[in-house]
Amino acid sequence: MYALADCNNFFASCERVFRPELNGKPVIVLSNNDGCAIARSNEAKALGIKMGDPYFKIKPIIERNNVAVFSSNFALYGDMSARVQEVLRGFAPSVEVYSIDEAFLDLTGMEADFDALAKTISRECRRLTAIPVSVGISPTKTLAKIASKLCKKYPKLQGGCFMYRPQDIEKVLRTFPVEDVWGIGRRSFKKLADMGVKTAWDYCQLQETTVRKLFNLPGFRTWKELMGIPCIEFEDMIEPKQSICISRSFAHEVTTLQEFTEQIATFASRATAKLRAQNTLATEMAVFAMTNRFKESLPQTSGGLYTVFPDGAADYRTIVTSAIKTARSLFRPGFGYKKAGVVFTKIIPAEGASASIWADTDTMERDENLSKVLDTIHKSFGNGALLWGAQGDGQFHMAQEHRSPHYTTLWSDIPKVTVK
DNA sequence: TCTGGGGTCCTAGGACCC
DNA sequence: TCTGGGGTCCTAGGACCC
Repeated sequence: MYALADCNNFFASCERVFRPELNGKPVIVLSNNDGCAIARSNEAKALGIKMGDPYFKIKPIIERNNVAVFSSNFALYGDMSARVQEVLRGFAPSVEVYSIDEAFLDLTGMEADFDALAKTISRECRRLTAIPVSVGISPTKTLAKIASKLCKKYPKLQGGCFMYRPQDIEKVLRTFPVEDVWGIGRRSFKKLADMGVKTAWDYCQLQETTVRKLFNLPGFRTWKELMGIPCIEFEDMIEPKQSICISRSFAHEVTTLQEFTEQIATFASRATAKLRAQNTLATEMAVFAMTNRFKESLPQTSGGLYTVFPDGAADYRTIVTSAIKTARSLFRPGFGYKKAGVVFTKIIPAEGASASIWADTDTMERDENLSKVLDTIHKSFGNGALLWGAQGDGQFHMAQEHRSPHYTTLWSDIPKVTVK
């Protein structure tokens, strides 16, 4: 038996925790650079604001309905997420954090009134973090996801739904839209629509050979999971990332080599911090950039260049220097770059890695020591405390006009309470 | 004016091996 | 004229997730 705990409208809910006067009112959170709507309160959804709608297109709706608008504040969301996870860990020995706002709980072997348990987990998350959470419990992860979605649809479930008996599951699947099933994306939905498959139940009625042929292994797993046969593994071990990417859209188009390399150096430095945090080395790095594809009248370019570190690298000096060098080769004058990034694609464990006989071990040791010092300073004083000169101001040049304070992670932003 | 960011897994096909 | 059989590894691209 698995539980899925899913935070409702998570980013919008985080903002409301510290702005309770916004409860019951429409709230949206924008993507980085204030580009699109990426979270919406129920009231905002009811106004017809869709996931991914460009901000400038929905501005009339926002102004007419007095929608509260926030730039994304990931320091806040990450911290609130950790609080919810802590509450969840109190209910199950093993928890798989699936995303910033969702976690699976392994309830295998547990004997409990699962319907009551689901409601209790939801209530405790709300009580201890002020975040509304929908908890679905069922024999497979895919069904647990569906159960949690039912909570959002039916308030009378009080945030918890246990779905177990075959006749109950069938009843739900018969009306559950197939495109809302976990693992069925836009492409598959199109194919299914052409075949007349509308509900999750219709999907279950397809022949095994048809499913395997048209939707391959992932679609086949979903098919079995819907029928109550678990085949998506529970993964509570945190594995090191196989790729690490830092990329951003810019507030304005970047046209100078100076600003371009400064931004790339900043991406590279942040990516290196992530690489080091999981104790891994990068053997390949890509630097990529593109112009604004929506401005068709302007000259367009898009592409990237690779750098190889044969022995693997994880020190700031090597990586930032290489990134800048690569950025200089990539940059073409006359173009306005709108987005760029740095990606490590081939990551290996630092443990047991050995340098080639040609390596300059003295320099490597010095670079590694310097990197350790940087890590320590960043940990105590924040990411921007000490920068490479090549990073310029060390900031991402994004638009963030509506960002809320870092209520829970910065001393100066902690809410003050005045008692009269 | 203004359109996000960061991941994983699977598959087919090419390159290569003996 | 006729040109094997069996395997692995790697990569790009597709599809999906939040």
